[in-house]
Amino acid sequence: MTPAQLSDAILQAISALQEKGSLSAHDLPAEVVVERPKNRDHGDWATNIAMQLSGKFGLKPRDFAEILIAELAEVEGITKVEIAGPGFINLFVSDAAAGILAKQIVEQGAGYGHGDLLSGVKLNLEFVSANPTGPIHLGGTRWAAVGDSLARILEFTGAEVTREYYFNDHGAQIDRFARSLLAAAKNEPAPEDGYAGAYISEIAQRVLDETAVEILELPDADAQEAFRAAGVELMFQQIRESLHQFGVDFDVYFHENSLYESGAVEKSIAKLKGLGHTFEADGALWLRSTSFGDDRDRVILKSDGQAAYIAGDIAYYQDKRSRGFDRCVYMLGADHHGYVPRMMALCAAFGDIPGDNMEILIGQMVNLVRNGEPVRMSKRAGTVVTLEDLVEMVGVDAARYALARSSINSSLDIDVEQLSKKTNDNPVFYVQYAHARTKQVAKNAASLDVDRTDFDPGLLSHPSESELLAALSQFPRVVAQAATFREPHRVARYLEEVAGSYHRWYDNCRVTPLSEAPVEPVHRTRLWLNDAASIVLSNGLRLLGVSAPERM
RNA sequence: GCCCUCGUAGCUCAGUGGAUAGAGCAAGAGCCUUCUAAUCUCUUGGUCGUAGGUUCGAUUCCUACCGAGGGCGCCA
Repeated sequence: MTPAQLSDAILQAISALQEKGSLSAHDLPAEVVVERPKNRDHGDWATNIAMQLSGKFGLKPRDFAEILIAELAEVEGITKVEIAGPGFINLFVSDAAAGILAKQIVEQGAGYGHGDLLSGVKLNLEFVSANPTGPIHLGGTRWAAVGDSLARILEFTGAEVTREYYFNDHGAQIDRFARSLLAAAKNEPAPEDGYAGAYISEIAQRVLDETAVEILELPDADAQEAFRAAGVELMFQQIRESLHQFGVDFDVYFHENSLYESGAVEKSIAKLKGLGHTFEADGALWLRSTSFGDDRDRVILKSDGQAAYIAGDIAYYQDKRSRGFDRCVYMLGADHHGYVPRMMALCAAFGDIPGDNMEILIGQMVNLVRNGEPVRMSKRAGTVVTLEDLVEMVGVDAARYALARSSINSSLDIDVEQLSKKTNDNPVFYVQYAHARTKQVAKNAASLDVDRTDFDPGLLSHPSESELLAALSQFPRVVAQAATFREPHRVARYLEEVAGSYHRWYDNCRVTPLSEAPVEPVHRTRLWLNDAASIVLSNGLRLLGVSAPERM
């Protein structure tokens, strides 16, 4: 039995007792917390439901539990029920009832863990959205790994997800980028407020090579415009390509500039004006964001007539909503967390619900560490570590895994020395190795005529089999939690547990018999369990965008 | 000054009210004529930043303080 099945059984038992009149009528929760106790003396599974609900029924936890366990003891597959401590109910399940899961997982295959918790939700997930003024740095790489994994998890939970990249190809920073390219092409030093680094020279050279006219002979303003247009396009292609190499492909690459060209910015500003949430002061147009919880009002149109950055966001949000996204999720770096109140304010100004129609995830910084010493990075000096650098050093799998296995609330230290060692310092190998093992075991089984023609779950009686089955049973719940809390790292941590359980099982229980020994039902039954573990590891790694190798 | 995140083993980090707080690495000791030893087994390692509060119960929730990082523009 799985925790989900036990949860259902417990709710049914309470309902039955209510019908009999043994318990009074009250609403019941949709789900009961059923956990795997650390100590096996506390049962295969345990629930705190008596402590949660007893008050509502006017009973003491242990008295409530007393009534409930009599009913639970009758449930098929449950062999023993005990009350412990302040009112825990400890459940013991037969090997056969626990083992049946192996077959269920194999039958569901790539679909095991899929849920419908978010079915019907049309969700826009915007992440990375790095400026096209340079390659993607470490912070953006973290969002690429986490965001793409989150998208996969949300989809696996039933949501319809659009991955979106907002391309800031408008405004002053692009001008700085263009001036930097021009300077590099002329072999002049980078402008004071510009960008430096080898990539600027490379792009400048490529623009020169690929453009028919002699740009440098044009007047400066025209030359700068030529570098802007061509340089942004090259940068865009390069960013797309490195993301693709990283296994991250977006459904929509949205160009900020298009909002200005289409008139969407003017239109959405007019809408805000019509709603009465703007005012003019000091020659500028302001959003009265303080009406919606922001700590100050924000300029939309500057006194020089230029649009402030938020103007694009206003139009962009309206655009997303008009495309039918009820839920717009933004992933921003901690250096932009101050932007959250005004974003929520503009959401509310349009009559939408902050936190519901708009959701903002803030992720902390990534630091590069080498031999325990922080490595200083400067975009200006061109000493940033890029997505491509990281992949070159440690590979896509290790990079994605390392970035996705920590909570985004914690700042992350990436130690290049450690990750490039290719030892077990990186847990991705631990998980991948477990998967490779499952495949090799299956291969050996096939060559020795161990097949899945038998399945007797009662034979899965070794403690390591109980542990492995318990771990496998939690996959759907872990996926659902990862989706609900927007926390992909839960999947990674979970896979490490499964890998550990699998390795320990492998060490204790053989799938193929020793040398001349005959193939017995236990071997064939274990093959189901081996393949079930293989499926969970593979499904989980897929959610992280990490490969599941057949051999290592 | 105000706002956000973090503070858990020597290190990197899990743990959104439950039983004796976990994993990997690091340190030490074992298991390879048997499906992959990148595995497994055992040992060492903790005032969960500090002090209060909420309750049957707090690493978890609340308050204050201390420490670290980040943010507070008619920049983007």
